[in-house]
Formats: sequence, C-alpha cells, structure tokens
Amino acid sequence: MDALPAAFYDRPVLEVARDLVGCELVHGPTAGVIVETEAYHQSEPACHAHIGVTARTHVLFRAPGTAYVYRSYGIHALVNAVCEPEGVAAAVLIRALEPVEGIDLMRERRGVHALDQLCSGPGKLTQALGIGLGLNATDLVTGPLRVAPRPPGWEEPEIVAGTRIGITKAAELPWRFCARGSRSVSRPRPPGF
DNA sequence: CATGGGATTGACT
DNA sequence: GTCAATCCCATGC
Repeated sequence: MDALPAAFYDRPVLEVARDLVGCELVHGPTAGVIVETEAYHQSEPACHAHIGVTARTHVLFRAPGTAYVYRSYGIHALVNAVCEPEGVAAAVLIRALEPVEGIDLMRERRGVHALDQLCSGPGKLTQALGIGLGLNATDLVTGPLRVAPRPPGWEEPEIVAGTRIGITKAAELPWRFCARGSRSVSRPRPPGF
C-alpha cells in the first residue's frame, strides 16, 4: 500500500476534496474507500481556522498531508486532511467510507452489524477505524493513518456535489462531494444522488 | 474564571 | 421531529 504523496494535498482544497472520493483511508488492520468529503477553507467562516492561529487551529496551517483530528460535540472524533501550501489553512473532512478491510473489527467497535452503517458518518468512521485525537497532527503520508489511491477493482466514482452538513455559517456553499449511489453516504443525501 | 457553542449520533416521541 | 450526552476552546467579564 503506497500512500498518496504530499503533493496531492498541495492543491486547491476543492480539487483535493473531489479527488479524495474513491481513495482509501487506512488505519492498522482497518480500511475503507472514501465516498463522502467536505472542503473547508480559512476564507469562509465555517472553517475553524477562520479566526486565525490558535492552540486548536494551528494544525490547519501546517504542511499539506497533515491529519487534523478534533473532538466534535464533546463526543466524536472527526478526521480531516490538511491541504494547500503551509501557512494556508484548508482541510478536507472525511465524512463517510465504504468498509473494505477489518470489517469484523469495525463491527465490534461500532456495536453494529449492517455494513452500510459502519462508516456512514464522520463520527462513525473514526470509531470504526479506531481513529482518536492522538492522531491529530500526524502525517498522512508516512504516519499510522494514511490515504492510499483508489484500490484495484473499484470503479472511478461519479461525484455529486451538495451543501455541507451540520454547519450554521456559510451553509450555502456546495462544498460537499459524494460518490453517487454509495449506500454508505450519510444523510441527508444531496439532490441527484 | 464562567459561559456557550459546535464540521454528531442515537434514542425516543 | 426532538433532544441529551459531553468536552475543547474561544470569548468576555
């Protein structure tokens, strides 16, 4: 398994968000194909880094290919891939996967059996893959958590764009990207799905 | 130092 | 559809 190079992330965040759909997220014995992403950029207020560099947000300004993992609603860990050149805060939130490897372990961690429900949400997939806050600021190219190219045998996904989920600011931007027809995409599904 | 909101989920009505 | 759980951290006094 070869990880995507850092140069993959050193591009406009909207391009990276679209291209990450179909790639594989790997952590230890568990892995899944990314079927849903969202883009965030410092220029818009939904991005944590919109306010600037803080103890929480400084990771978003780091080199492309860095993992940004943070706690949401006090409960869930959400995982992002930092993009664009160092000093520019932008990231792609990984929102859903189709399970590929370590499925029994995912079922054990999730306490759920149905394949479609193992990784069909940003908090669900981190639980299924065992991704915790300790992985914040690790390197997605060489670290324990990696992103690999689309696995052999997987068709190139057809991308459907929609608005981002669960935010209150800049909610109208169509910066959510889904693999059309995937049963692991979270709800609500975008128009045209 | 106290307060309040958030890129969510699952259980319940 | 509604709501609680639960914690990091930004903001304001």
